[in-house]
Amino acid sequence: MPDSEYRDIRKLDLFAQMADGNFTSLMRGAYVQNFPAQIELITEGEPSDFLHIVISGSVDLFSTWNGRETSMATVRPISTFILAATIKDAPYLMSARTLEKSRIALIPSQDVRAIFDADGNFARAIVTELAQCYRSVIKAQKDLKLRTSLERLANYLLRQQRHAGGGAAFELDFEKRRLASVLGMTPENLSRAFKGLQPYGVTVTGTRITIDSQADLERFARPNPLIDDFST
Amino acid sequence: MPDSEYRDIRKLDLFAQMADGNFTSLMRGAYVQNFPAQIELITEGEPSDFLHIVISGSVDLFSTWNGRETSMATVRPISTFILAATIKDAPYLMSARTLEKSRIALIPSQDVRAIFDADGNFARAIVTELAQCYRSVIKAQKDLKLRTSLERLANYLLRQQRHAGGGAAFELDFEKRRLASVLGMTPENLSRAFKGLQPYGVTVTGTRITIDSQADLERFARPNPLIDDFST
DNA sequence: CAAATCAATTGATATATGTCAACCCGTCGG
DNA sequence: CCGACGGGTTGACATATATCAATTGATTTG
Repeated sequence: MPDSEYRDIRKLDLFAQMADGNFTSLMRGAYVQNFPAQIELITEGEPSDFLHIVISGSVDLFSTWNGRETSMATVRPISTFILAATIKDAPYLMSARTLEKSRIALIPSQDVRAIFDADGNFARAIVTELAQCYRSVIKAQKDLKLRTSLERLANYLLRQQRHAGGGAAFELDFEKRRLASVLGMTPENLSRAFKGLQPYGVTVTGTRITIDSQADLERFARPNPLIDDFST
Repeated sequence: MPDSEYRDIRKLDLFAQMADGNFTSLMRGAYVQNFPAQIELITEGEPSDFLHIVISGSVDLFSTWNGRETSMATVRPISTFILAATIKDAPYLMSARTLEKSRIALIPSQDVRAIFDADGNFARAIVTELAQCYRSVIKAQKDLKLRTSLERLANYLLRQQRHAGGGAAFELDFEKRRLASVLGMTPENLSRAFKGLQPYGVTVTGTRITIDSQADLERFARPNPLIDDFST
């Protein structure tokens, strides 16, 4: 692993405070690999042998049941995924596939659990990380249960806008079919939902979104920090 | 606090492994209180001043947005709730109200965070608890996004049946209007959903459910451990 | 360049779910 | 005992969402 990557991983909240020796020994057992796009990295139900870290590219977490499939989240650099399964030594609840060419670090789960038992700072960092993940999923669930698909899209656009810097125009960061799945609707419906937001000043050209009337859209979307703020 | 309650709390996974002194000092700052039914214990958005433990009774965790309300989970003795908010020192994402007369222990959040910093065993127990909570919510989200309301009800009944001991007949453990909210539908729709399960051998008399044909219902519901097993 | 894909869109239609109003039927308190 | 109340149910209807089929438009591939 190149030194720059090693340092980037070390800087993650999850690893920043742990003892040097422990971090080194975690990394000794790790290996890093490049994957092409659309590769299934893990499959739900399998034992969680590795903690994964996305170094570059992006990864889709999704689930299937009875022939249906839904996208649960997208992981972007630099962050880890399936930490909970690793810690509990339980099967993955979600599958993961690369969305594009991606570089992934794999740390054997048993090493993570061993160091977790030995390093209090690491254990505390894991707590913070898991609490964050938990709260994110709760927010997603509130979004799903309390809002219609049109409201979910409107709020998604506002979040994405803020994430992109706050300007009136910005780019969607993934293809619409997957956005539809993340928002819990069909691609056809997403298409109609975009039209449904035109009266609130939203225009779409390909992947480019323009919010002509911020106030109108917000009045309709009613964003709420207890659902839409990622930071808290 | 009576000795028996003290010992029951000590036996919780969360507290079982921590040092005696730390547990004692946690409990010293705690207080226990009896609440009548339908009391709002906490309100979403407020700072998380206390970690709550349900000693007896039951508590509904719910959320609201834009005049709508949805039930997120039910907490039954003996377990804690809003651990994540306590740890992160962040606002509650959900409100809580007693469903019946309940006895609740309250531990100041700052005490929890202090002991969490000092006691490695406690920190590790919190990790396990949070990982469990996280996985539960992921399962709930898969349930919501991958299944229709009829399928959710069918699988809920199978889970409840197993929880009640596996017999063909069992009781719903809360009122239907709240079950509807938990399952993400209206009470009217739940009523129709019960009728929709009649062809699969489900009969309902008040709160009593009878599954006449286990095989038929399971063939329809297609329960899946990665969604319906609470243990993993 | 032409053919083949594939994501995105659109229209027509079906299904699922929510809403509203009415009603039923227990429980509870006067 | 009566009447009010509240949860549950039912029917009629409206709305939301999914499905299916067809088309467009951009991109890839031989």
